Amino acid sequence: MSQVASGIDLETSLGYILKEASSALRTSMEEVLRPLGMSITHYSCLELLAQRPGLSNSELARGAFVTRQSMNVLLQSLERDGLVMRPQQPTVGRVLPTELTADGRRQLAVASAAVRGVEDRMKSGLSDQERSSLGAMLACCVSSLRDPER
Amino acid sequence: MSQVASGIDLETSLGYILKEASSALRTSMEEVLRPLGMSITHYSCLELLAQRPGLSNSELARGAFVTRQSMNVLLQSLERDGLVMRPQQPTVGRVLPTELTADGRRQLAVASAAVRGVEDRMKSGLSDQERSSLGAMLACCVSSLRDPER
DNA sequence: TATCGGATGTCAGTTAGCTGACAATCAATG
DNA sequence: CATTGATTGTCAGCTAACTGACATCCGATA
Repeated sequence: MSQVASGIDLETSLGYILKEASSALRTSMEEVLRPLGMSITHYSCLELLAQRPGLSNSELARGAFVTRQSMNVLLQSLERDGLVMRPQQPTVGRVLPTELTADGRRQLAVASAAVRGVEDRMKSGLSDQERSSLGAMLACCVSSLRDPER
Repeated sequence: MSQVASGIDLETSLGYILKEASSALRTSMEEVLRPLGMSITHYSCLELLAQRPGLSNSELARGAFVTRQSMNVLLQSLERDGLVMRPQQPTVGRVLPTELTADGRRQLAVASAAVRGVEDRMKSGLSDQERSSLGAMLACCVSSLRDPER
């Protein structure tokens, strides 16, 4: 219970609680996506493409928080399964803009509803005001971590 | 920019922002731990042992959000490197209570300071009140996700 | 025009973490 | 006492994601 000098009290540490929350969310999402035969990255990729059609492999990777190598492997399987489409040849540079197929949109619709249920459950104990302030504070943490500012 | 019907708006989604924050924190922690030759799980294990000496392999796994199989592999390497100690034989049941060695405590002291710096940077844009309410709201999300309650 | 920095797609190899499985042990229950 | 269920440590195999590397291509700059 007592805190070690200069150590980090896990119960109080924002970093630890953040990881705890992220882990709980990941577990819950995996639980609802597994029956659909989808992984979180798989779902994230489709969701990104629905909202921003034509995203490149590298852009999808950044949006899903994985490396472009990992995303590339995923995209190949999604393409093989007919969920997404990429042009054979790049029109400009090396970029291959990716689009959802009808099958991809169908699969996404089911998954999106399931994920929305998880997210709703996660927010169920918070008021509307708390939800927005939670989002704002998390965004603040992100920019503080990324910017090399002091 | 426009939201797809029944889809999840990534800019607004608490789940997405949570993953974004968690990813940024993970990246920042890896940056400061890499020069020390430590991974996040490696550090987490030592930190857990400092605060709760005698934790078992399974308890450490739960605390670090990995499987006990993964933690077991890590513990073996930590033991080989002389950072932790485990009794040869269990005194009760199959549980092997783990303890930090002096070397482990030394390595943890350096890592803990580095991680504290990251966490302080993450919180730098928040007031004291915001920090505590952020922690409370995240804890609320965790319990909502875990409990099968409605 | 020529060059250089940065970004992209992709190949290859490595690794950390996962799932599945098993025996051993404790606690509780009949 | 016997049994059942839950937990623990550990073995084995697998998979997803990582790092490293390379050629290609754009854009800016001299």
